[in-house]
Amino acid sequence: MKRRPKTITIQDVARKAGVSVSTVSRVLNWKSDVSEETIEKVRAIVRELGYASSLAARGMRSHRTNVIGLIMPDVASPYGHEVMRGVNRAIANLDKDLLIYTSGSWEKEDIDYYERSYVMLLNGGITDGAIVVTPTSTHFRTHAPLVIIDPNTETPDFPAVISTNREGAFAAMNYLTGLGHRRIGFITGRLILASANQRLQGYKDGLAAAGIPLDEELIAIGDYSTEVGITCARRLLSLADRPTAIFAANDMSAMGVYQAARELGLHIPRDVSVIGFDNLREAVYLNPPLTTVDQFLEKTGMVATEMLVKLAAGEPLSLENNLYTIPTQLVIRDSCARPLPCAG
Amino acid sequence: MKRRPKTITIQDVARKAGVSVSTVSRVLNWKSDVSEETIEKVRAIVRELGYASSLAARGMRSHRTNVIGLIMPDVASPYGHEVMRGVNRAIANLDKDLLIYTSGSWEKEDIDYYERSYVMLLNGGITDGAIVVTPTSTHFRTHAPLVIIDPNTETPDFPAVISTNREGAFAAMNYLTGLGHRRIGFITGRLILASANQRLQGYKDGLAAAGIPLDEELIAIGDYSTEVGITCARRLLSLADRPTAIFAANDMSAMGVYQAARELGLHIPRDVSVIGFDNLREAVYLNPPLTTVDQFLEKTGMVATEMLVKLAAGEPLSLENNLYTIPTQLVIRDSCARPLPCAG
DNA sequence: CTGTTAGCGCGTTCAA
DNA sequence: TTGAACGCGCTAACAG
Repeated sequence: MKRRPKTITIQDVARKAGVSVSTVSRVLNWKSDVSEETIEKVRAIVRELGYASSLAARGMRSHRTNVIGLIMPDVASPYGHEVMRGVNRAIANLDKDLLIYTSGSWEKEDIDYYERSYVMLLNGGITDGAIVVTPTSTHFRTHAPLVIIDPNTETPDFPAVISTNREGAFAAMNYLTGLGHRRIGFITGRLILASANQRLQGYKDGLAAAGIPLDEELIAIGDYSTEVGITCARRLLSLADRPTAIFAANDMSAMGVYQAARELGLHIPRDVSVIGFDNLREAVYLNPPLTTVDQFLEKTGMVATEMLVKLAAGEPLSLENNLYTIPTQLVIRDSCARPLPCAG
Repeated sequence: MKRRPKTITIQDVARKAGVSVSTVSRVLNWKSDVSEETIEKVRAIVRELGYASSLAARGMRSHRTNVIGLIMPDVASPYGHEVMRGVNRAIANLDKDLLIYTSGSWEKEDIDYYERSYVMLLNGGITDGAIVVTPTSTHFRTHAPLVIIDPNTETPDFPAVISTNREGAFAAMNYLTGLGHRRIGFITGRLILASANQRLQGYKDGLAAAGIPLDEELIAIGDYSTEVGITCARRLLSLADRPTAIFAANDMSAMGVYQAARELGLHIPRDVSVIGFDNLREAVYLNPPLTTVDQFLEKTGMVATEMLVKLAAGEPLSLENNLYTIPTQLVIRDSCARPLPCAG
């Protein structure tokens, strides 16, 4: 069973080169006080053996690995992908690598999933710091640099990047009411998350600003997924007094609305207007192209990375309240129209 | 500067619980020979302190972490995302976590980028094994389980998952020639990769099967990116004797053809037929929806994960030639038509 | 049942 | 310029 080539350690290199381990270590770390001759010899052996120092052992000692950590609930969602794109892009220009940690599903997280994962990565210093995406808790305990994307509190313990969720939702509502809509359905996000609540607040504020009374029946509890979005939309669109527009808390849910509308033979935007939130890559391809609130996720990832790199380099950030805010922006496409005069 | 709460180690827990480190370790690893009372006490402290064992140290000792490694050239490409989706999905059902390692760009890879990265992860056992995506080299030296996706050789040293690249390209060509096309342009992939060469071969074989002589002018050297795809398509579509169809080695390049065609005022599929390879999520959204060869990337990721998990559990795989083949399949949508009678 | 001891593979002193 | 000794946080073997 153990017949395969055994893991190669720095010792193997040292032995084969006829020097001590510390000499090899110095060669690898570009220390200056080694003879040319030895350097050559060692490098040759290193190449020959295909040796590379273990991240684990190296990080544990030197407390510096040039690796950035990214901790995500899952790595399959379009949301996550956008953030990853940004981080990836930032990292690509740097002399650093990226390590993404995930359990593959936010359903698997118990309360302190994040606590555990970030600690596992950072303790012993596998990474020089980490970006944590949409943590439910914010009570991290570490000395290593940490940047949070979309934290669940307005006063996070660590530097964080946030979007203007409430304002973005408010802008979407203004657009809808400006178009003449008065019965507007809302599909919420995962209400454990602050972002979901802020968007809900934006919805309510938008209603209030237009003098429209809140009708609880028009609020459907979603979870940011397309599947539940479909269910929510079905209910909303089957109401006796059907809404003339639906505001989905994210684009994935909005795609659910598209699906439900198709099932019910409803045309978008003629029979029902739809507006989303996120501006995923897919939004522009939908039929009709989706009007939505852009929250610049890719930029969010880039900014978070830059912040983390600064932090890891020991530079200060000087942010107010630890918060870097990325303003949202309404992107108008073809999924909204004035309500039919006969309706309502 | 060092005022933040210091990293919490198993020692802190032991001290506060009034027991030894090894006792804590046993509690954490569910060893049976600990008294109920001690277990309670230790667990309480662990929660209170928010302690989690460091992946680095743990892996180094126990050589088992329940973490799967995934090594990718970059994490931003749709190709990579599809694979990740598959791996993520497989992992979500398992009691394992996922660690993705990337340098953010395949341009940054020197020859042995992969050698280094896999060793760094595996040595010292941060992960229990790894999936390596499109490595240019296949000479890995490790005792840990490894599964390769799209290896660069037909006889890899490790279990690998591959697609029928040549056959898929051949099918695409048959479709095109069956439609009556005789001048068919081809945009290659990154020719360092085996997949790119196999698809090129499929193109040539398809030409031969239809009795069409090969015209080197109709082959443009791409690199799987949209940007270069645009450049290639511009040249192809500006030819005096313009091709009536273009076969792009992947969907990203095909999107470049869409762009170039638009620039030149050419209509797809009336003026030029386009066919891709991959069947990315985006393909169906394009206008017109892209006819392409599906290579089931998500499934590829899932299969690779399942193979790796088996390997890590010590079970044999019994694959012929170490190869698991996923057959490609032509997906016909609306981007191809018969060539205009006047053309050619 | 629990504590003590010995490393895992590496980087970092400090003498030589 | 080099090498031996030590420590990182943790687990496994062996005592008690």
